[in-house]
Amino acid sequence: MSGPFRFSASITPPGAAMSGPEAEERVVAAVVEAILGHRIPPGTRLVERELGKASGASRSAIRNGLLRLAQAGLVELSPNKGASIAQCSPEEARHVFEARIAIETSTARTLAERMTASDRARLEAFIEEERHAYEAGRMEDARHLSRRFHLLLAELAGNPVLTGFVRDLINRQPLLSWGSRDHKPRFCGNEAHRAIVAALAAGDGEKAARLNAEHLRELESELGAERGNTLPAGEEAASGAGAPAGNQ
Amino acid sequence: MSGPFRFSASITPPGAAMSGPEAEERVVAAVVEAILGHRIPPGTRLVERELGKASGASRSAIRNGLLRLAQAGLVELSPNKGASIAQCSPEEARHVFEARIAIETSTARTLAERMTASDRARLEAFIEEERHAYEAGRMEDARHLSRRFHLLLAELAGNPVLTGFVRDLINRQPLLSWGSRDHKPRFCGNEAHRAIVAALAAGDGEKAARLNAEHLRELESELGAERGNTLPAGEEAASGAGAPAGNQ
DNA sequence: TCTGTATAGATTGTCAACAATTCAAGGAGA
DNA sequence: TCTCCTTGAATTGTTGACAATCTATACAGA
Repeated sequence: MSGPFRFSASITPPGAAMSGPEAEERVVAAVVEAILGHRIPPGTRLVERELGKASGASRSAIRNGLLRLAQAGLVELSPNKGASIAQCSPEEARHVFEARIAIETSTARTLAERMTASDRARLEAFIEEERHAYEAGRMEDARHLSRRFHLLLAELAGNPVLTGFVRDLINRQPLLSWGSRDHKPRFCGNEAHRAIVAALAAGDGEKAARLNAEHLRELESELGAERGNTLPAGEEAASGAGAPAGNQ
Repeated sequence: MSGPFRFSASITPPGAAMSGPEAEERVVAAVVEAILGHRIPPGTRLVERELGKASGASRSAIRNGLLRLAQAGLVELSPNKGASIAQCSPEEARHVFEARIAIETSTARTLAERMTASDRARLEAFIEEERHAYEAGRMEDARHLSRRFHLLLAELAGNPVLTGFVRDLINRQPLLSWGSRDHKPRFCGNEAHRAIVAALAAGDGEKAARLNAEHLRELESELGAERGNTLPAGEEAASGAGAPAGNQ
């Protein structure tokens, strides 16, 4: 029942057997990319042998990579049973969103205080790029940029510890949307991001933080509402009660 | 010159060769305990062979344990050079404190809203235990409880994601205080904790969050002030040389 | 037909040996 | 005396084989 899917992306330039931390990094990156690209559903088993064939990495490198992924919350390791893509319960999804709001609220405030002209230029250029992707219908790119936007805010705030947390949380995001009806990932609208940048540019960290929190809550409630159709959720549905099944 | 210290705690009940995840867990716990107990200074090399002798764990288990510790920010891994206890620069220390404030502010607010009578009783009992430890001069216990208090707040708030972050940050805390003059770890006063609990019990999450943030900032400034006194000489001072006196 | 059991295959966990790299000491030469 | 090179020990990284565990299939019995 778990998953008819198999992870079998060919990543290696043929004949290249990478070694060491490089191979490990490659395995991690491949799995993360597949998750972000919404190509592996939660529950998919990650067999060491398959990963080895696909990536050309040694078994120990794969093992280390899986360990790192497990600590990032992206895969689950059960003893003697191996690794599989993590399955997020609706409750966990709520926790991830709450954590993002907590941390990004802080980074938004910090960034508003320290923002330089260069930061502002970079953010506005980023928003433009995001808009172009949307308008050109390049949804894959738009999704990527949309995630990258939140990470960029954290990076510019200048706290690597918080940035690391945000990265992990963002990477988990696609796993949450697999519960929705059409299995299509939700992503942020460009307008919301534009408003946040405007608030930051005006030095209003409080407003930027508030907008960002509302933005994330909306994203969560869309997810929750869709999930409400497929799951007989009792208590969890309370948060998404206001927005019935409006999807596209 | 880095470290004359060696990690050689005998942990094993003699003749017990643990296996599997249990051994790995034991290695991790042993290192974490040693850090929390302020028994290993940053920079101490962790040689796999030594860890194996001390813990009775196999080399692969040790390797996995070190990987986990590295991801928690407690040890640094350099390729082909092995593992050593992480050295936190003053800048990193600031980031850790900032991260704690960001996250604990959120958990304090959440907890104030959801707090039950049982939570309140537990917190007050905890504070009492902490006070007893202080008054009895059991400083080791007091330090332990003092850390545990902040973790307990996060746990009671009910978000495992944020709790995990807080745990990692708290575990890193002792590494920050090794730069201070007497190498003695700073720890929270019981009064500050009592005030936080009072605010939480009154349902005033805003106040609790503010008190907690001030509490942490005070801790940080004590650390920073002491570090400013001792660092100007020596090889490590390279990072602190940029800001001779006038930071803060 | 259904249930419980036995067996075979596949997968993970562990270990020991080997290869590669780093670090420190020692010595030759200017 | 100082610098640079060589050499050796110590440590980490990797590989392959073996043991332990789980999963699925086939089968006997009610």
